[in-house]
Amino acid sequence: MKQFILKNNKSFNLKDIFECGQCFRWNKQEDGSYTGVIKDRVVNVKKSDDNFVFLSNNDEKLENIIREYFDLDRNYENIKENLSKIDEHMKISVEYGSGIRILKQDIWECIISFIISANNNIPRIKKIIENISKNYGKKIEFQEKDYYLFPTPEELSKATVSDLRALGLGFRDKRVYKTTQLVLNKDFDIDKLLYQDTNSIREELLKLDGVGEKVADCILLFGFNKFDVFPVDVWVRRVMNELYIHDEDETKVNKKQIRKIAKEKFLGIEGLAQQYLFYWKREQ
DNA sequence: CTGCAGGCCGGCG
DNA sequence: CGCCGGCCTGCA
Repeated sequence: MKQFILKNNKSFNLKDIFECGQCFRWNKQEDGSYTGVIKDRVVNVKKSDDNFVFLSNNDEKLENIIREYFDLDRNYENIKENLSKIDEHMKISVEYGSGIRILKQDIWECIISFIISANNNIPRIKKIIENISKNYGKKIEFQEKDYYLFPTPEELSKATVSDLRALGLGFRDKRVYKTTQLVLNKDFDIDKLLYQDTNSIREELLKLDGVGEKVADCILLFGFNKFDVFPVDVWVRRVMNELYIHDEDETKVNKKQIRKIAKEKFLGIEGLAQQYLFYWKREQ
């Protein structure tokens, strides 16, 4: 079996990448490696001495796919250095999450996953997405285990609203159903958005049922790899208030104001800054 | 038993 | 516009 090996890289750490909150389907194995799905294949990545070894059920173009998915052609050293110069807070959080990389995830999967994330907790989000994949996605065998691809819009369109409810989506069932229909019918055309600017894509995403500003920004960051967004959830609001705003009632801080401050402060790569701050604060 | 978790929607002022 | 109540579900 062919494998792709990534040589020692200071800005690449499995825990930081998979547990900073950007993805839901990478699971830690007993040997410390992580297994997940990229496009139409299962991939396992394991740290071995100073290297990272990638294995897959499908070797074709493996390196290219890994390179794109893990954002390997971006110079994180340089970015981190610049962010660290901004202030002591950024310096600390960048050091803490120094192995983070922004994954380039499938946009369709991102849309559905973050609709599901609304007013939800991570274990349950993961469980729901796993249920959806098991019931509607294609099965792939890898290392003597069964894995499931995230279903295509066509595959997921087989699920009725009550089917979705039975998988544990709760009130998000209709949102996922409606969005699936729109994508399937090309009333929402992902391909047409690919080369548009952040604000145009954002405007389109906000038309989807279940996509508000926070979810839209997550899709922009983790699906479109647009770094000029700043997803504001309760954790980000909390940390931004503590560090920069100092309002006595954190819940009263305006989210639009937070995004504005981030845009001014974080050099147009506020999406990455958000990940460092979020991960650092979450793990306190 | 309440509270709450990586928000969003809809109604209202 | 901005604000606010309600919301599936599972776990503390």
